[in-house]
Amino acid sequence: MPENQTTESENQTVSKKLPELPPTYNPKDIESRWFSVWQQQGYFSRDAGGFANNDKPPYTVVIPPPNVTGVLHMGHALNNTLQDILVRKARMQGRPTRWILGTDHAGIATQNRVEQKLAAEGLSRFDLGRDAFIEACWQWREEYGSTIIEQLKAVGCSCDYADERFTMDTAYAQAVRKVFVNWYVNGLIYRGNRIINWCPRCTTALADDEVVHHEEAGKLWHLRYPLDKPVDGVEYLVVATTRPETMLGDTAVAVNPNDQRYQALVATKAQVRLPLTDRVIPIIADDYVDPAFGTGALKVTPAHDPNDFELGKRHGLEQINIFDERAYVNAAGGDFSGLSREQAREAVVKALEDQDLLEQITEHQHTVGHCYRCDTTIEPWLSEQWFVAMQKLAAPAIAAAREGRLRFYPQRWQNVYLNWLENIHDWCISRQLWWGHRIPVFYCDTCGWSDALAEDQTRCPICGAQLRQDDDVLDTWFSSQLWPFATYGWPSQPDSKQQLAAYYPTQVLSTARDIIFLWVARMVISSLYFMEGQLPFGDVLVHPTVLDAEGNIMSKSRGNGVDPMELIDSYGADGMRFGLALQVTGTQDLRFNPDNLLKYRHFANKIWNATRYVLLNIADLDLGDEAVRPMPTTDADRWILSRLARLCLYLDDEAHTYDFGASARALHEFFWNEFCDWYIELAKSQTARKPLRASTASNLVYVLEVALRLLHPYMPHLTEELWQALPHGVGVPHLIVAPWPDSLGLTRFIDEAAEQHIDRLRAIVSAVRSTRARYGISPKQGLRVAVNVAGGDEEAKIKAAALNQQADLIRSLARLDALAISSGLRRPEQAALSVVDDLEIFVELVGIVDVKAELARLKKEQTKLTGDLAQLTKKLDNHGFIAKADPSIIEKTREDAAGLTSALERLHAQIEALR
RNA sequence: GCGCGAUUAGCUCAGGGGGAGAGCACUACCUUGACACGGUAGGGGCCACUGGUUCAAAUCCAGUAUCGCGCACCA
Repeated sequence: MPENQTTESENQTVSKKLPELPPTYNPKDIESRWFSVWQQQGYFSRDAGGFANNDKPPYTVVIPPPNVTGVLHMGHALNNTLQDILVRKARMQGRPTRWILGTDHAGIATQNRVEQKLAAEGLSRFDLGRDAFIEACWQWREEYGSTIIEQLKAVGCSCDYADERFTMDTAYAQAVRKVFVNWYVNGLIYRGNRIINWCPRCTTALADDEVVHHEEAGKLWHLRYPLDKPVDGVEYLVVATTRPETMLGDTAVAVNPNDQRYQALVATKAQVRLPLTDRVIPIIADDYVDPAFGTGALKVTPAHDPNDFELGKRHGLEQINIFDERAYVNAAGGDFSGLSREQAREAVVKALEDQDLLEQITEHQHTVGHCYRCDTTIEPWLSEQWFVAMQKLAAPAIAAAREGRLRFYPQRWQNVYLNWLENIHDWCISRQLWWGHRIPVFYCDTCGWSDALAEDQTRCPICGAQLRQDDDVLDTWFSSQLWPFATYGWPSQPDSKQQLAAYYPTQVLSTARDIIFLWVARMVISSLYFMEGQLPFGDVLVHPTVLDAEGNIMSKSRGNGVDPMELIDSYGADGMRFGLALQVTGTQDLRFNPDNLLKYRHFANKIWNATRYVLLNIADLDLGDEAVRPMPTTDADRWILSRLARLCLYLDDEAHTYDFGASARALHEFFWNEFCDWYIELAKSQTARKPLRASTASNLVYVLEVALRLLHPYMPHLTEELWQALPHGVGVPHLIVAPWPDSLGLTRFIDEAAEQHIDRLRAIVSAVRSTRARYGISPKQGLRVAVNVAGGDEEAKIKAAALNQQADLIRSLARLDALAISSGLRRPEQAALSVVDDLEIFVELVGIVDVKAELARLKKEQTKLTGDLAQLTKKLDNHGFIAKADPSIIEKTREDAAGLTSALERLHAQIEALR
């Protein structure tokens, strides 16, 4: 019989009320079911199905819009888990919550995908033409664009699915256009002929931060450039280059003006006959050249290197572009035209070698730029592009962080943000793609008029001729930067003003660190500009990077990625969520081993079974919702309520808002090690006694119910399922909108005395169990135990009395036939001994006590405690310590020393008695 | 080159000026009426190294080493 099937008879023996709770938790049975219910009930929308309290401040988060081409990876899984934890907690706190969902049109990525699809049919985008190609992109989005949205649902993310946005929506496009025109009119957007990063595979320009640099083992070719006329008998000079093929576009050789080796050449205005061409080029002097590098002579290619470009401008050099848009040599390359970059390199080197112009080749380690979308080597390329002048725009974004209005968690990322903004370059925003927001600049080829237009126009306002729109589209990030306000329909939608008034700014932005520049900084910049100086969010949460088990970045090329959907399949979304959140700390990246998630599935199972136990326990009690309340009757009750109160206070401490790991650990610790390991076990003993039956059951349900609420943001499905089965007096139909526990109200349960009493109880029980293990005594065999509270004075009597209150519990947990607790008790004949502070715990073991072994153990214990005490005594004898240490520390040290002294006295006496 | 992290038990990692912690793994015992996806009891660490500050340093500071990550690049 499959193990997940439960027979009728088993059901009846478990509980009539709860036939649906099998002994083992199976996430698949519940996760999709609860997600559908929440969605149908409208809890994900901003008014949470009417459960939100509109007097409370709204809690809004915008999702970093995943690419429409995207599939969920571990970074998404982590980031969206964290956002969901924040959003769910806010929703339970009664705040109107809204987690704005949407996808990014992802210019290059989508265009690549559609082109691949066309290629499979033997077509290129040029076969279709621009309009048909864009139509194909929209179709592609229809067909595949919701994959990642469906995956977010599987994670349990409580986004507003009914109100999804897309960065190419009509309304969104109007925002993009307004921003472009505004910045254009104000001189912040301009056109220029510059060296930009060109991807010859995507055939488009890229921004500086869309280029990824890899370290590569390259070569340095030393080339001989013959002088036009020998100078002082010197016939050539040697330049060193990593890119010999670009020599076809050289227009000068540069040396440092102070370089003794070349002063004669500079002074005589010597010239170089550029090999493989018929050109004669000058030798120029410029401070930029580092005499120590290579030969100290630099070949200058203004059209193919940004530094050479600047150099060329300073010296009025010609710019010769030798590559076409696919980085094949063009007509300017003479005999080499038609070759690819790689072929050209080989051919040029060969040709130079044939002419004995190749002096040597050396190994050279250097970094090479690659396209962040397709990893093709970037070609620095001279072309006409659009730019945003960033410096002025960046100033307010810098100030916002400096003045503490924009805060980063962990804080050190602020430096990364500021560093970028303070060294900002102008932003190349034009892309030679078809899929995207087309640049709204129109040209009249007849009279030369041009302008950026808010509305399309077909006729020139000056001469009436046909207008032509710019062919380029905007960088995807140009539209994504508007996400925090364009998602509200700004500026064109009728209700956008009210929407912004109600929900802007958002509360927190959670993101990966690799888009702090690409996205976060630009959102801050554009929002400050267009939202009247109001930041888009005050908190930026930068989550750790998910690495593989060996500590490598997960990537397609490495093939070491882990699919979150498979994790959900194996461990449940809740297990994955809890495991990811628990590993989030401020400093470390997250070295992720999927196997480690098993323990969180086990934790979910523990929660499941604790609930089963509680339900079993109350099955015959007919406990109504109103009866579920805290009833601090015994020390055990007071203890667990006190611990619960402390947990709530910890979780609500604003200083820990983004400490997901610490909060998850606190929840885990409380639930497993305090509630399950001790309170449930104590409760088993209490419920055996009639007078405590009802109050204990009520406490069990109460504590469990509050714990489920606290756990809900982390493990939403499981907790909802279990909460439904529990009685509760909350007055809402679903846990997702149940009120967040009132930590301040719970502080009245904090009870130091009860915590001390139960700590002593635990110490005694553990000591007896330890003795059992030592002597190999079966847990079933009852034992006789005597506990002596040392001292014999009034204080000892009071302590003994308090402990006697726990006698039943101790008997039950330690499986004792007899227990005596008193001050002034003597060691019974033939008893094993444990000493805990001022307690002597005697376990009677008639006939089996191994006196030698006991003596040895006690002596070992004595040695350890003596060492510990010596440390404390040394401290207390130190005048500096007494004079300067915090009084509470001194007090504690004295108490500890007294405890150790007392324990040592006990040990000493017992050792003497055993001899 | 500049910057930022990390270095704690076999592994993965918390913690953080005042007697070294968790989970996993390991050892022994236990199928006890919630759970073997469990329980109980154990073993296991000069908290990378060297200095400094301090009454007190695994914790703060400086330096060193190793690993990782950014940014900027010299062709």
